[in-house]
Amino acid sequence: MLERKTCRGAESAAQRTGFRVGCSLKTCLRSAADPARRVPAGAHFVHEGAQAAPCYWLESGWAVLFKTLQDGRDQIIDIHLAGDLVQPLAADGLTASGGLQALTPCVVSAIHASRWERLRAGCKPVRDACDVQAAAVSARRGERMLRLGRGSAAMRLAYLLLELHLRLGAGAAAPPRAFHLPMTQRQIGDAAGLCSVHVSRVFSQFNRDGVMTTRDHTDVELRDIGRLCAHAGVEIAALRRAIILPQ
Amino acid sequence: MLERKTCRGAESAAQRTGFRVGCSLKTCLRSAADPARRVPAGAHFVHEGAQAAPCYWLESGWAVLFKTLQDGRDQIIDIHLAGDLVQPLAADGLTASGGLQALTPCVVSAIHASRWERLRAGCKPVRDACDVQAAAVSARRGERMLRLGRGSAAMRLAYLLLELHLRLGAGAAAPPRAFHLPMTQRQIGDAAGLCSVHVSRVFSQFNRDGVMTTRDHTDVELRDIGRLCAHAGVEIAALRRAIILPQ
DNA sequence: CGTCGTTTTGATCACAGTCAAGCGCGGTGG
DNA sequence: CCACCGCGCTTGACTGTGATCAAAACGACG
Repeated sequence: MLERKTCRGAESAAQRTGFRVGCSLKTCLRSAADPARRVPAGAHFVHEGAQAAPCYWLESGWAVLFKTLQDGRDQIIDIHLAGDLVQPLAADGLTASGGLQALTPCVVSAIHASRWERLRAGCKPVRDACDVQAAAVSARRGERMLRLGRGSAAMRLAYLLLELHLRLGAGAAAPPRAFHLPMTQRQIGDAAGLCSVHVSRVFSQFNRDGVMTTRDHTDVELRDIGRLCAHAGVEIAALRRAIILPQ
Repeated sequence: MLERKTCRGAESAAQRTGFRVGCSLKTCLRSAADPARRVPAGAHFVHEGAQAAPCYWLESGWAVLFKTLQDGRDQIIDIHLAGDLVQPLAADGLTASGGLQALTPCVVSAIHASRWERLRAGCKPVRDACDVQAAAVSARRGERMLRLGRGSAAMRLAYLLLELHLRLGAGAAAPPRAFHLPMTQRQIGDAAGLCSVHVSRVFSQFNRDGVMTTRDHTDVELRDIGRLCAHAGVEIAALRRAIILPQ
């Protein structure tokens, strides 16, 4: 059938380009979304409490969803990678419950309410793809919440590295042991609930122990996944099933 | 129209019974769900990592979604009240990313995959109701994450009290300043990322300061909402908009 | 009446935050 | 070309919040 054909085409395109959105979702999104917007690294493109769209499609780049305390300190709620759908709306259905900031140059498309509704109304595969992404978001935020509430600094950081390791390898056969981490230690601290000084200390310790190495402050290599898992309190196969989309 | 009529009926029923699921959702759920199951207080009715349904409808009672660290310590990810839809599935679409435990006797109905799909496929109001609940879940977990990562013990606990205060008053004109809190201090600590000893200390301090009073260890009265908000770092009207369903 | 779980309180300790100083690097302007 | 500046990282010293350990009071329940 025609739809089936579109589906296959999109699937292989997704694999080539590293998108993790399944099946025909990518082509559907392209037709439903506003024209893609190019966002420079560091730019805030959605503001906490301000009006926002129900869904943003992050075509390429890294972005963070974060919230700010009254005294100005930030907490990164989630890190979003290329291909992710970001749904920032609060319960009022109008305003964003957090801000969105680009970590790298990004290509972002907003999907407004009526189109977002129609997109999912029409097509079960799209609805399923959205559901499974929402489940992944919820599961990984839960893992991070567990460690924010109960984990040590080393556990929080080891988990962060492992989560990104797995997510970056989502499409591939094996996740990349070395990758570019486009965050300052201050931002890493904002994600892990730590001050930047302590991030530096724990990373130094990881380096000394041969668990990881950092180069140029933004490239990390995980040298001992096993010990990293021990620090993170993670069984890696189980974590993969929990937070990585099937296939 | 007939559907409109059903809708209105369900709406007033929802208001009478304190359900916060909008419009015709309740009647739709009753037809889609498995027979309601009665769960005693303290029982674990979904287990982390085990197979689970995509959605549980908590008809009455309180339940928590929690995750456990390898050393056995728990973190409560979310507290669910009567009328909530709980979606515990991880990204694999099969297993639960956390356990579900009843805090009070509960009435729970599982909604299995095919029915959950059909329920939303057919009816836009239902889809909208699910969306807005999902947004509320996401927003309040974000608020809690912010405070787990960045807040003091007093901030975490003050926020927890305020969140429940607002959620319990969702349907009513004014939220209840006094309510029954069916959790031990250990469980409160599990929600706030604190040990039970420290929960006791902070609550004692709140009592001495006249911010709140506790009776029988499970009834709380918020005596000074303003100072509680100051502790929590919250502007209460904004928080209400962010985490409480409209109307 | 004894047992178990919960709360309270005190004493001590450790992890992580804060403050501060120094270093390396890249960009900018004299 | 070099000097300067700003930003991010590193390291040290000190501090404080909250965890841990321990003991006692209390209440629910068999």
